[in-house]
Amino acid sequence: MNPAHLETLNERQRSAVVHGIGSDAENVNRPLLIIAGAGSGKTNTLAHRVAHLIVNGVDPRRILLMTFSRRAASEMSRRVERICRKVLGNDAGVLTDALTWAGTFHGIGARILRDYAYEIGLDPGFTIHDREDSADLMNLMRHDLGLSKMESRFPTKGTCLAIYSRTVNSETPLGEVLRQAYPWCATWEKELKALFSAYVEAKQAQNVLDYDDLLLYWAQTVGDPELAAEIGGRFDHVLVDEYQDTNRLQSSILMAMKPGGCGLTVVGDDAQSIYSFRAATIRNILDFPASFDPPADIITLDRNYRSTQPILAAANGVIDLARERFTKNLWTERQSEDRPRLVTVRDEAEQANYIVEQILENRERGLTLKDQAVLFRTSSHSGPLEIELTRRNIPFVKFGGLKFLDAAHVKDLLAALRFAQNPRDKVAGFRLMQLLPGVGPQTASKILDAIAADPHPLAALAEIPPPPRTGDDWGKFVDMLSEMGRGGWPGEIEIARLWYEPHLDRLHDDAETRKADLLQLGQIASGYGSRERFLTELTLDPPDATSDQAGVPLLDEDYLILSTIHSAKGQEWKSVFMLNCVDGCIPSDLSVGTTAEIEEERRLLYVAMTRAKDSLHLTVPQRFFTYGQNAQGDRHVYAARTRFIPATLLQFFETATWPVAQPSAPGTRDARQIRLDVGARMRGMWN
DNA sequence: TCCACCAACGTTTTT
DNA sequence: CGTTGGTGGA
Repeated sequence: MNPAHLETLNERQRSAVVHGIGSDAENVNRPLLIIAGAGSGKTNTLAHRVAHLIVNGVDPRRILLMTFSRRAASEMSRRVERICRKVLGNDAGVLTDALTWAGTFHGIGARILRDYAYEIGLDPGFTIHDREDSADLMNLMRHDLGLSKMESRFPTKGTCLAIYSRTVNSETPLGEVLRQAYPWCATWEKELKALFSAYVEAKQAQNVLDYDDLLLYWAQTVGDPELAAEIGGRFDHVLVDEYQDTNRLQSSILMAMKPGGCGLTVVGDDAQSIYSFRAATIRNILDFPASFDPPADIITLDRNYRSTQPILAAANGVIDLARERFTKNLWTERQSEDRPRLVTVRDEAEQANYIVEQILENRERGLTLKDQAVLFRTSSHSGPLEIELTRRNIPFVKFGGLKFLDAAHVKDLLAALRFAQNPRDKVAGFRLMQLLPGVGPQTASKILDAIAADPHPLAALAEIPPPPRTGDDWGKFVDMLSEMGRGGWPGEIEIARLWYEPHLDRLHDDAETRKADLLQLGQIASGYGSRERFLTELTLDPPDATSDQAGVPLLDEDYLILSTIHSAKGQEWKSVFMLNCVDGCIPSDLSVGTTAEIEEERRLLYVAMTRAKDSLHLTVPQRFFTYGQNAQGDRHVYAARTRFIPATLLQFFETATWPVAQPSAPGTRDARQIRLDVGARMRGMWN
């Protein structure tokens, strides 16, 4: 007999939900691996499992739920609450509100580190660097060590950070990382080691952590058996979603917190592993069962509820060609006559036209824009489409690519907040001070070093004689910082903004649009309880789009989704369009070096295709215009259909060419070509 | 410090 | 190609 709240689940899902809970006494708290294929109801199953724990009396404050993104975490919490309400009535809200340990690995790490800061000798007021801040700091160290002017070129700041990050996240020695992933940098091993050592010292001196530190410090903390027992002991159940996209460091943390796997559940799908560039390894999911004695139980969900059978057949066809497979093919009962379409178009402009027409046609048939999405491998692929959508007044929201926080003016204002929070944060201070006229790298660096040595850096700053040629800007700067301390939250944002605006006017031509962004930032900020929380949350969960791209639609409006495949993970739409299905785009030119890279690109296409419920269109532009020519230029290259859909798979698609060929009279050239350049004739009249 | 100039480089996905 | 970074002069 099944409890009512589990009736909507299939048998496999239900066994995953109840495993080791309540009446399932023989398996109580045994580690569990759920292999959940695309569209198999994974989120729903996990949410039911959490709800089932709560319904069976587990204290929600003692459940740790880790997801891949913040969005996934809040979606999960919502569903848990809905399920609990069904069983417990409206009182359930109190319980599910107590499910406070739901978030990303990094977010949870930040919280635990603040809790245990004193125990591990960390100042709990630490600020968090995002990737660009980290790269900037790396760059400062690079200069300090004189690596920026070697005779042969030293890797750039971004590359250095990537190497550092991979070394840390994969728990692999530097030499090996260099040989495997960065062979062209292998000659610099000694210098890199020195650089990383300086980088780590700088972070500590400045009381900042980068993304990797959130995991690394956490891993180090639970490396101590006593602290591990204490932290692990705070949770009766630990559940991890998207386990195929975790790295070694993350699995170390889990294993240290729950050494016997007691109360540990992980969910994932090796066919959807697409984050190896972040050092994720599918070994984690594959080796999970055998990490325990007796091994963890495995439950596989392979019934797909999302896509129609023809879509699934095509997607299975793609993933069948993978070199290594661990999971079985998905199956469905959703019949349909319509195979996915593989459409050849002339170029990217035609591709945009085709998609816009299809989208509008779909809308005539009753689909909303929100039911549809356009996916692509790389953020820039959607450029021509965005132009066409804007021209035709179709609202859209783009996920992936440039972030709100990357805009210079947003970073400037945040630097002010961060510097006030942590005056030893040199990246923030460096950026901030150079906004003042008359202050460059030299002056800024000297002042920052001087005040960092003082126990009260901000007080020390006020004592420093104003640098020459700063005029009254120096005084205003110092005043702003001390006023911020008194301004309270969120009032101090206003103080920082008023201070910043004159500089904004001086430095940027388009100051007005930028000011609108800053107002918006103020709005966002006022939703957080404190400066520290705001800065932390913003770094760990940056908002997606900037407002200066005309028309971020209001939330109640209907809009189309544009998204990179990576950002589309876990989502689904009735109708999905996949752009640029050609070699060079997917697989990306940059990822054809090793078989492993190519295999990951194949999985990316698989992930994209399995997002579609009812209709799927893959478009293949035949030629791409190359950059570096004027508008009339005709330099282009021809592209081939992606290697992941070889001829043997064409049977799964309805192939088409668009626009449908005109009945061509002999001698007629392509209608779109310019037949007569009138302008040139006019000019010619005067030659 | 700041600006103008030139040269070389790499070019994706994200917490 | 555009960007970044380094250089040299005011």
